[in-house]
Amino acid sequence: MNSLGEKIRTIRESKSLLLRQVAAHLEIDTALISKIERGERKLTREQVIKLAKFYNVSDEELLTLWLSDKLLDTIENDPFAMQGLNKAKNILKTLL
Amino acid sequence: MNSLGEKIRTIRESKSLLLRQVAAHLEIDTALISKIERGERKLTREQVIKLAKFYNVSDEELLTLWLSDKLLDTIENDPFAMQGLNKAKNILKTLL
DNA sequence: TTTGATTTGTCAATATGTGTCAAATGTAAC
DNA sequence: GTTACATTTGACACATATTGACAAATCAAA
Repeated sequence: MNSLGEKIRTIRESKSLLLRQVAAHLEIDTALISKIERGERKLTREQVIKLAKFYNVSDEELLTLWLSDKLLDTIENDPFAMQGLNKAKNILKTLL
Repeated sequence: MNSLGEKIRTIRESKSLLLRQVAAHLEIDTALISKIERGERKLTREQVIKLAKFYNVSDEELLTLWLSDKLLDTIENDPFAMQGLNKAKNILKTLL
């Protein structure tokens, strides 16, 4: 349940960047980006966008994972998770 | 985007109960349940269950609305809302 | 207008989120 | 095994959000 963290770690490693370098770019402490990649902390929406630019991947890809993580976090282990997701989807559909 | 509030107001009115009475049953201030019905505040999960019993409706019905509201709240107006919901759904599916 | 229901605004207490820092641990080269 | 650097961990500080109580304002019916 930490799709984004895994994703951005994979990307960072594929580019041989250090946590220190990414942290500097996001203007946060190295410890924080370490925690984020391991799912212990979350990025803000703005940080996701900054990272997408830095890593040269689409906003949409990372933001979708980021949102999905947030949603799964909201759900926790609710037994009605799937019903809730479906209801939310239906309501959202009517709004678009 | 306040499905649960509307729902529990409708149920309460259909039973001609006063906010005061519902508040007493939930052991919270009347002002609070007023705000909850109008979507200004949220119920806790435990309060939803208590209400379902009190109103004699299924937990599932109210908890699904409750979760859906929480999810839509998490989403806010994210342009990738639908993508995020779908991704979350897919991940959840693989976990069940 | 009085009574009771509901709503609104403000405050306190608590919980959660975001970040720093120092110390601990991991890892590779020497 | 010691050094150098990367990463992780834990404790803390600060800001923001959440939850509830309370008092005052508004609404509605009699």
